[in-house]
Amino acid sequence: MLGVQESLKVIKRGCQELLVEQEMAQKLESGQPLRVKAGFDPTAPDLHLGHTVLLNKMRQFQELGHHVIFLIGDFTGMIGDPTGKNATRPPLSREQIEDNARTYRDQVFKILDASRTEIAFNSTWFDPMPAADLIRLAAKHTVARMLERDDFGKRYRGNQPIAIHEFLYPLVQGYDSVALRADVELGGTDQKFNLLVGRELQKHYDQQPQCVLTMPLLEGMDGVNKMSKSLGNYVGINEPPEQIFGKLMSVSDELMWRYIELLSFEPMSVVDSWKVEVAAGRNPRDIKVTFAQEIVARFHDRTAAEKALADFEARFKQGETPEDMPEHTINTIEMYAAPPLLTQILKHVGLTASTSEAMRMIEQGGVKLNGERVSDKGLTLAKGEQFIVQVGKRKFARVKLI
RNA sequence: GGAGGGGUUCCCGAGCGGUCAAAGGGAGCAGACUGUAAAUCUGCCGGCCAUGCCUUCGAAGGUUCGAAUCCUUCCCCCUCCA
Repeated sequence: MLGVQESLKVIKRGCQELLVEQEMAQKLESGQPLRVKAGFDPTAPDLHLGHTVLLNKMRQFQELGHHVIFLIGDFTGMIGDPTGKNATRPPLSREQIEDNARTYRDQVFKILDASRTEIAFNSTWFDPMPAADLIRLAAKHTVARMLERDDFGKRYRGNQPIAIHEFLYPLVQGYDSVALRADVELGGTDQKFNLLVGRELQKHYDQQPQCVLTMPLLEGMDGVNKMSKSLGNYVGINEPPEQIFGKLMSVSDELMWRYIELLSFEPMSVVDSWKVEVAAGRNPRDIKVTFAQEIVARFHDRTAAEKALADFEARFKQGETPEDMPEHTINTIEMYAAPPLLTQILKHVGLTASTSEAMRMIEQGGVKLNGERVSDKGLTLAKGEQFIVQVGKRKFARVKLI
């Protein structure tokens, strides 16, 4: 095991804030494996790289010999996170929760060491909790403290409604730390308040307060908004290798460093030397390739990473067509009255959203038929033909007309 | 309860009777270039059986040769006063 100082260094990598560092050092000094908790929403088990920032940190704790608890907030999920937007959320059934938990496991253990991870559900202690106990729990915190939370404070001052149950959310989450006797809790920066409530509650229950480690929210590929599925700027960990590789290559040279800091397992000393090399004139592309391969290998394997690179080079440097592409067989007679236009085919197989778009693509020189650029917008195709169509550099389809 | 301001194409945001499929920006897409699906530059950015036709400016009606623009009713947001 590493010494306390070295451990601290690993723990602090990429983190936003560590409260309180002194206490953390003391806990590490005890030599006991720490109980490290992180809570997850039971509703959205489709993980992207943004989520893995936290998971990576958990893994680092495991590597340092600590005990990691992956807490699924199935009870909390019934309350709905107090974002002020949607006060209610449809409650999940037991079955759905089990289902989601299974999906989580499949994905999470690509990063975490399964043998050293405890999966917990907070319904375990909240379902049987009598109302009286919940009220006692609520008695341990004051409204004034709650209003310290930025968004509660703002809403209160701005005369925006705050439902009582929203106040319970931080309490419930905080109590999880009591129930689990957590030594450390990890979360995104947006969770800071909730994590701190955990500290307070633990004191009330005569426990050592947990240390709080917040991680930044990873920006999406646009480099501006945080990574999220709804914004479409995400890299999903279940995506195919070429997809992950390509998306990471499309990250700007600037943003690349941020990704590396938060997502790569390379030690910082190596990363620092990369920075020196690039400053001295090395092509940032090389670094990006190395990094993208590391990530692909993590969620698939080394071979897939090699192949993704080879594919990428062939496609974008040599302009080759890939081996695998969607295939479509179209019954010309049933579908069209006259011999179909290429534009109609493009729309039909989904390479363009509309025939209008297909026409524009042809005008701009973005369409290839069997590798030849198409310039005729009115090009028709006859029954019996087989061909490969391409739109842009990335979209292909093999089509057969019968 | 009172007084105002507003809802425009994926997002922000102009337009305020015809020349509006609607300025500008962002996002996205294509092309060029390159060091890459970076950066930069150029173009595109409602739909269709496509030199024309159809649908769109919160909703429904109305005025008009003609409406995103004017009128009526309705729905929804925001600000201020009480």
